[in-house]
Amino acid sequence: MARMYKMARPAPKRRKRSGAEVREEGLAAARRLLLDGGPGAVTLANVGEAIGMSHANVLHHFGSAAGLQSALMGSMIQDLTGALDNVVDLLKTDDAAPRTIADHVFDAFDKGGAGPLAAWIVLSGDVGRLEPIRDAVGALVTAIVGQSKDAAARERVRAAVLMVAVSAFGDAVIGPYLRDMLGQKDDAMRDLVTRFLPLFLSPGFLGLADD
Amino acid sequence: MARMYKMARPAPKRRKRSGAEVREEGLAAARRLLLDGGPGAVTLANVGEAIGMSHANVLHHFGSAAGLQSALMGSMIQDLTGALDNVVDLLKTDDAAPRTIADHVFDAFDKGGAGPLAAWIVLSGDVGRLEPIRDAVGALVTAIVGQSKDAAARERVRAAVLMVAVSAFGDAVIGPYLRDMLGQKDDAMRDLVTRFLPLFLSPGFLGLADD
DNA sequence: ATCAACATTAACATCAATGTTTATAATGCA
DNA sequence: TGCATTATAAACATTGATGTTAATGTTGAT
Repeated sequence: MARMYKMARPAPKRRKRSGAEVREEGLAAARRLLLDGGPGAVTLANVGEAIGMSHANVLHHFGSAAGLQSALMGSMIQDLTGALDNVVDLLKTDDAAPRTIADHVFDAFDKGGAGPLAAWIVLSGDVGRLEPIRDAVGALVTAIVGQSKDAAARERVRAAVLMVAVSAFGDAVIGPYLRDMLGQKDDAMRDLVTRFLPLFLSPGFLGLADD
Repeated sequence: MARMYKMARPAPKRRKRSGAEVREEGLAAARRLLLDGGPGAVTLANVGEAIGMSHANVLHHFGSAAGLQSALMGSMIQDLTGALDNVVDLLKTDDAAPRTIADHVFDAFDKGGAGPLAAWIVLSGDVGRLEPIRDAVGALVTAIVGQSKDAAARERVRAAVLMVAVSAFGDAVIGPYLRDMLGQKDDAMRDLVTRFLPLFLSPGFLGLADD
């Protein structure tokens, strides 16, 4: 059967954005949708409505719905690894205070909803997306301990990075609720991590002999 | 128009389960589906196929798709609070070793995928579901410190519970990936928490004066 | 100014998930 | 055994998300 298309339209005054602009605005809208309404809220139509265009156009710029989600994951991982790289820079210039280190890592998982976004990636089963984080945490370990130190020191630093990262992630996702239940301040976990970090400096902390 | 229904069938030998049985099997299947395939995999048809019945029948027993998801969340929260209550019992009888406490809380978030399930609840925005946990952690605090202790001791215990819970949750969700990236053992976080727990016993730990 | 490239949309098609209706099979109980 | 209850499934309807096609508007380069 023949399709019916509009033959004339009365000057819709639609504004035209570059592809890069649309992708940028679309990803920002998608991120907000995910954080506000959960994974199910990230649809082509919702993103389109949020940035004022048709769902077909969103589809045009992202290729597919999976492409949109993939781009969202990529953008979040990029932000997270970038934030961790900032910690590396911080440590390269001079010795940062434990609280400063904790704040930077916690902020990395807090800003832009990186924590919930990472949880979404894990739940989706698309854990291959997490690979770039491997390089970031590796760089973090190297920045702290360097290549010159002994094996026991490296091991302590790896354990410290694990503790800070797991704590920052957990705090970003369920921290607000648990802290409320326990009557704890917003930065309670940051405080605790700050107090624990110096312990990793002592050679005997993990029961490993120093060289 | 008149609908066409089968007039005769050749003895399908379908077995009949009780409503409670179906709900139990359905929830188990739904949980496995969520952990294996993410939130999108929890559908009436998938659950039905997993336990060998039609999607219409699953719908019949759970009322609606939302009812199925709600029941899944409830079942998970029940498991989690039950596990935390076990820790309370453990502490009531005699003083448990830090490692034992850590193991029980970490197991609570590990067993049955409680960690990812909790993350799913948070992502869904259905955080009201987490309320039963409030009572469980409250009971945990009371079991440790009792009503007789001073305010500073209570505060330290609340901070300790926050640390253990956040660590156990984060470890259950992204721990496997972070530990792999950092070459850490499976129980690395449990080890760390075990080492940190005794610190909360010292009166000056959080900078709070003892009574 | 013309034209090519591309951003944009309406209309349509498709598919998957949910929900409804109707009929049938199995079970428990009187 | 007979009957009410309930589990079960087929067929159908509906809705929402995704994807396709054809046409038009807008922009930048030559």
